[in-house]
Amino acid sequence: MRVAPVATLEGVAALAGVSKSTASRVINGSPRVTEQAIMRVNAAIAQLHYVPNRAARNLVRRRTQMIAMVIPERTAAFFADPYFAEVIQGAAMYASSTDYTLTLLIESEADAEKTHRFLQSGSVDGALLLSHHSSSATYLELSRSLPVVFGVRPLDDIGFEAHTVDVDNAAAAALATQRLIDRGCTRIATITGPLTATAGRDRLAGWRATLEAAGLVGDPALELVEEGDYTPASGAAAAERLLARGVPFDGLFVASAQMASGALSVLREHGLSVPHDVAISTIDNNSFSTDTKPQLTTVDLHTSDKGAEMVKALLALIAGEAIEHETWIPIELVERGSA
Amino acid sequence: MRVAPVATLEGVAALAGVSKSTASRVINGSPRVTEQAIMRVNAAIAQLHYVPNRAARNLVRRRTQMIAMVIPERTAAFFADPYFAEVIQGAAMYASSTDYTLTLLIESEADAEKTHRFLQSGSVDGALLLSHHSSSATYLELSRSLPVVFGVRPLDDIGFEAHTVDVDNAAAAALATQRLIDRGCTRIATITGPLTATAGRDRLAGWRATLEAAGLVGDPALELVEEGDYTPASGAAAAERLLARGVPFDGLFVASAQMASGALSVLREHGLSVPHDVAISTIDNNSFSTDTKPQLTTVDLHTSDKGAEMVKALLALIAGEAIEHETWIPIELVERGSA
DNA sequence: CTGAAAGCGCTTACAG
DNA sequence: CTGAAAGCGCTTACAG
Repeated sequence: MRVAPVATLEGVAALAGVSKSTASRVINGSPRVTEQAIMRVNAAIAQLHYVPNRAARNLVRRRTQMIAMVIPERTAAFFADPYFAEVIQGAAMYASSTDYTLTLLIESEADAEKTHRFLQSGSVDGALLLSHHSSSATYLELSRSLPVVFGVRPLDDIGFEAHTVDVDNAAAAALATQRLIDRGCTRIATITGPLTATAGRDRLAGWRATLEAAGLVGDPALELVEEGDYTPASGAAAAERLLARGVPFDGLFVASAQMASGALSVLREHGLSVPHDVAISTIDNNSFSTDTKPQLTTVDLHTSDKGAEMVKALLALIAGEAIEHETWIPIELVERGSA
Repeated sequence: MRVAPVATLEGVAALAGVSKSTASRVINGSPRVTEQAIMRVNAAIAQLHYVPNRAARNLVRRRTQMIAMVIPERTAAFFADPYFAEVIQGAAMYASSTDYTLTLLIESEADAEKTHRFLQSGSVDGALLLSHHSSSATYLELSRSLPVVFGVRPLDDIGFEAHTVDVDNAAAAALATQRLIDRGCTRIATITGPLTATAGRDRLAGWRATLEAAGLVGDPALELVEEGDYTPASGAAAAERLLARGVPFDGLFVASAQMASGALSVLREHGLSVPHDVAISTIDNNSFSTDTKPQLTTVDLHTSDKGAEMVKALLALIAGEAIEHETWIPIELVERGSA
C-alpha cells in the first residue's frame, strides 16, 4: 500500500545544494550557518516533507528524547481509578512543555522480560514507575542502568536509593480524620485500601495515630476497620460489613473517594443521613468526590502535580543533576458537605 | 549517577571468542551457527547483561517492532470513560502475544506537530488512532507514509480508504431500543452522546429508525431527545431536562452506560421506579452497567475484541497484506434488570 | 558455519 | 561558515 519514498538527509542536502553537514546543522539549529543556507535547506525540507530518521539520530546522539511511564497490561482496572489517569495527565502536560516525548509503555504480563529488555535497550532515556508488578529487585537492576523515578514507595525497602515522588499518605489520612474529630465525631471508623501496599498501610496508620492523639482509641479488638480495594463496590461492601457489626459510629474516614462513594450509597440505603448521622471524609479530589450528594470532604493530593514532578525529577536525573531522593507533594483539605 | 558500562555486541563477541557476525546470528536465532557458538555467545550475553541497542538495530532493519496507540493529552477525561481503557487492554493483550511492543503515545495539545513528526520519523512501524484531535486531513497524510488503523469513523468522509475497525453503532442502538419495544414500552425517549461525532449520530439514528419501524413515531417536534457527553453527570442533567418537559415516557434508551447510571439516579430521585415506571436500556457492558440497582440491560460492544482486532489489522498492514478496509466487531444484547 | 566488509541515516569533531 | 570523513551499534549479503 505505501510507496511514499521516504526523504533522507542526503536528498534534502542535494536539493538545497549544500552538504549533509550543513543540512544537518540547520536542522539542529546550529548558529554556524548562513541565512541563505538556512532558507534553502528549509525549503528543501518542506518540499520533501522530510523528517529526520529517529533511529539514526538516536544512534549517534545516544539519546532518544523519549521517556516512558510503565503501566500494567490490565489497563481497564488500572484506569478505573481516576488517580492514575490524573498522574499521567500531569506528567504529559509537563512533558509537552519540554522536548521530551512521553510514552506509556504497557508491561506485558505474559512476558515481563520483554518490557525490561525494551527499557534497557536504550529505547528511552528514562522511566517512570507508578505501580510495580515485577519484584522490586528487578527494578533495582533497571535503575542501575537507566534513570528511574518511582511514584510509589516500594513495600520492602531494599535499601537502594530509589528516587521517589510521592505524597505523605499518613499525613493525608490524619488531615481527613482530624476533620471528623474537629466536627465532634467521637466514634470514627475507617475503610482502608489494600494493606499489602504502603499507601493503604500509611493511611490506616495516619487514621490510627490521629485517633490516639485525640484520646479516642478504645479496645483495639473493637477497632472499626474494614479493608477495600479502592473500587466503589469494595467501599460499599466494606460499609455493609461495618454496619453489620452493630457498633455505632458517627464518623467514617474512607481511604479513597471511589470507595467513599460506594460507602455513602450504603449508608443512605440504611437510612443514615450524611453528615448528620455519620460524617464522612476521604482522600482524592476527583469526580467521585463531587458526583455524590452531599459532596465529599476530602484531601486533595494534587495528583497531577505529582505527575509533573515525576517528569521533572526524571529529566533532572537524565541531565545528570543531583536531586533529592524523595520529593513530597503538598496536600490540602477540601471541605465539602459530607463532613 | 549511572556508570553502568553498557555492553556492546563487540564486547559479547570478544568474550565469546567469535566475530560480531556470529554473535549477531545467535542473537537473532539464525540456524547457521554451531551449537558451541550458541552456548558461548549466550554465556557472554548473560555475563554482560547484554541487550542489543535498539537504535542501531532499528536503523539497519528499518523496523522498530513497535506500534503506537495515539491518545489525547487530557488523559483524565479520556480514561474517565472505561471504554477506552478496555480497547487499550484488548490491544495490549493481543500485542503481547506478538513480538511487537504496544506503546501509548500522548498527543501534545500545545504542539500536535510534535506527535506527527514522531510518528513520521520511523519511531514506530504503525499507529492506532482512537480519537482524533487534529484534522482528519493531517491523519490522511500520516496514513500515506505509515500503516494506520482507525478505531473511529471520521466524521467527514474525505474519500481516502482508511482502515477502520469499529462497531455498528446504529445496530447497537437498534438492539437496545427494540428491547424496550419488546417489553411493551410505547413512549421511548433517548439521551444521546455528542452529536458532533459519528458514534453519537449513529446511535441516535438507530434509535429513531427502530421507533419508526415499530410505528412509534409521533410529532418530530415532540421527540424526546436530550444530548449528553457520555459522563454520568451529563446523563443526570439530560434526564432532568427530559423530566422537565412534562411529557411522560415509559422507556429510555441511553447512548452509554455511564450516562445511564446518572440518569437512573435522577429517575429514582423523582420517585420513578426502574424498570416499572421507566425501562432503561443502554450501550456498554462495564462497571457502570453492573454497579447500579437494578443493573442495566445493555449492548455489549465487545470492546476489548475491538482493540485486539485493531492491532491484528495493523500488523497485517505492516506485513504488507491486503486487508479489508472495514472490520466490524459483533455486538450482543445483555439482558438485566433495567429493561 | 564463519568472518571481513559494507551500509543503515544521521551528527559532529576536524580541517579549511 | 562549510564539507569530507569518521563513527554511533547493529545486521546481512558476500566470500570462503
